[in-house]
Amino acid sequence: MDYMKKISLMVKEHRKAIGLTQLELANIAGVGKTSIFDIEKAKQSIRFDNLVKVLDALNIKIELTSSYEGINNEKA
Amino acid sequence: MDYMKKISLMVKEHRKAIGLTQLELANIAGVGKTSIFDIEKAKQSIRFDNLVKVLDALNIKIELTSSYEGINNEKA
DNA sequence: ATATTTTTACTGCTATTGCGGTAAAAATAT
DNA sequence: ATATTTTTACCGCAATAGCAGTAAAAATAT
Repeated sequence: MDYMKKISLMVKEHRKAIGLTQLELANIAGVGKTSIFDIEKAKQSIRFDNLVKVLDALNIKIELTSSYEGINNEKA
Repeated sequence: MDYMKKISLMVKEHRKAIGLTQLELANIAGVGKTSIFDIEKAKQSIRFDNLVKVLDALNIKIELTSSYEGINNEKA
């Protein structure tokens, strides 16, 4: 239920698996070091675009699923 | 690649499917009406917690997938 | 057509995020 | 053990997100 908790764990694991420090990841993703720290600390109110930058840098994809099957889940 | 575009479409569709106005959804989700408008306009820099509130209200789930299989994708 | 509802857009305003810099705490080395 | 690296945590400061209120534009009704 707490997405940031999940994200926090994934980011931390992936970052370490690749062998990057928080500062290095920040530079690669193009965000400030504080953002990496906040994400790994599961801060809820982070900005979405910064989060996406970091996830992109780590090759983590976001998927959305609607419980009641909507019209478009897949790309056209 | 542009997550907010996808999210924008899904939110708009689900909201209308349920039969809510932007203002009604805002009140249900517990955010300002401007946030609904911004999301449906695919604004990138929205706050993550507000986005989650809206997705929750619409029963849309977020899933994270790591391309190179990491250690934890599933709940423990 | 006109009337009503909804969406889009803008305007102050406040609150907070994101930033680099710095420094202490913690972890990892030698 | 001490030295080095990394993480955590704080500090101003600038930039901006979020909010309600308002109004015009667009859509939907009658």
